[in-house]
Amino acid sequence: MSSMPTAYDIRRLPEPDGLPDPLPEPDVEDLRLETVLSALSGPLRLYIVRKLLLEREEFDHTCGWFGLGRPKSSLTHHFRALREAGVIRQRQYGMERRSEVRIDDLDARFPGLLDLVAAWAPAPGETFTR
Amino acid sequence: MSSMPTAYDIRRLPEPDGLPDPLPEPDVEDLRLETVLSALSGPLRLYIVRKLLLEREEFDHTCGWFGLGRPKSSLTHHFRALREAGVIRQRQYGMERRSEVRIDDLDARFPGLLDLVAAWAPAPGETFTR
DNA sequence: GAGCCTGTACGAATCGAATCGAACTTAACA
DNA sequence: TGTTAAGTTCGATTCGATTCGTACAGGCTC
Repeated sequence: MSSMPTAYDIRRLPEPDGLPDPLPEPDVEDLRLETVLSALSGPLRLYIVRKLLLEREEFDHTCGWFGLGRPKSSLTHHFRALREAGVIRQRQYGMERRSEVRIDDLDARFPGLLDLVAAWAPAPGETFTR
Repeated sequence: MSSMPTAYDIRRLPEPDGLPDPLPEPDVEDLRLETVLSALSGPLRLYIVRKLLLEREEFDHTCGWFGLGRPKSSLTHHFRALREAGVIRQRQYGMERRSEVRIDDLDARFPGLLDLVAAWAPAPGETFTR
């Protein structure tokens, strides 16, 4: 593989030990471009994935961390869609559910895609943290 | 700009002279990632764009060339969606309407995206030329 | 002209996605 | 125990995309 640096490489962190198992997700080899593009084709989803990508921290983030100001049931819907498409991985920490982008898997299957997400910017006047 | 070769570069052709004007389309600077991803997020659309990308010829192709076996009104719908998203350019040649991928514009705004489309393959068992 | 071939326009049916409220679960904590 | 907090599940609504039939328009050729 090439070692071209990407915009989000500086945020690639070592996996901490003793993580809870991920929630059910598709295997790398089962990822489909049409499914991933569909999951990403919306400003809110792009916002979520881009923020996850660029503001990574150890143990990742809960839904609430995004401050999206939407009902919890809506967030469940979007995060599940992203997980089932293979874009993010979710783990259960007690009552919290934390998410991370599946960087390695997406880079392997769709090289360059995450760079597009990282470079994305909302349309002028569009807000998400209402 | 870098001069990294892409899978479809060999198909990049000089523009013939005296082309009809393109049908209305968004300017390069108005292309939105979410709109483009949405337009591409379906097997049929990916099939169309990939075929257009890899089997380019001078003066490009009509809808019928794809042999998609769908009603004409459906094809009009999909090609218009791709054009309005900025993925393809369409020109009117007499009664025919020919399409080409906006390679330069898409490469400029979303570098790497067309490589993903070019590398795409339909899911096993999926057919389009029914 | 009659047929045929491009393709559009319009409208209808249908399907799925997005959105959200309400009720529930599980855990932490005072 | 009672409260708060994170998140799920269910069901309803709404909205848009897809799909397609039908009718129509312009140009070709016999």
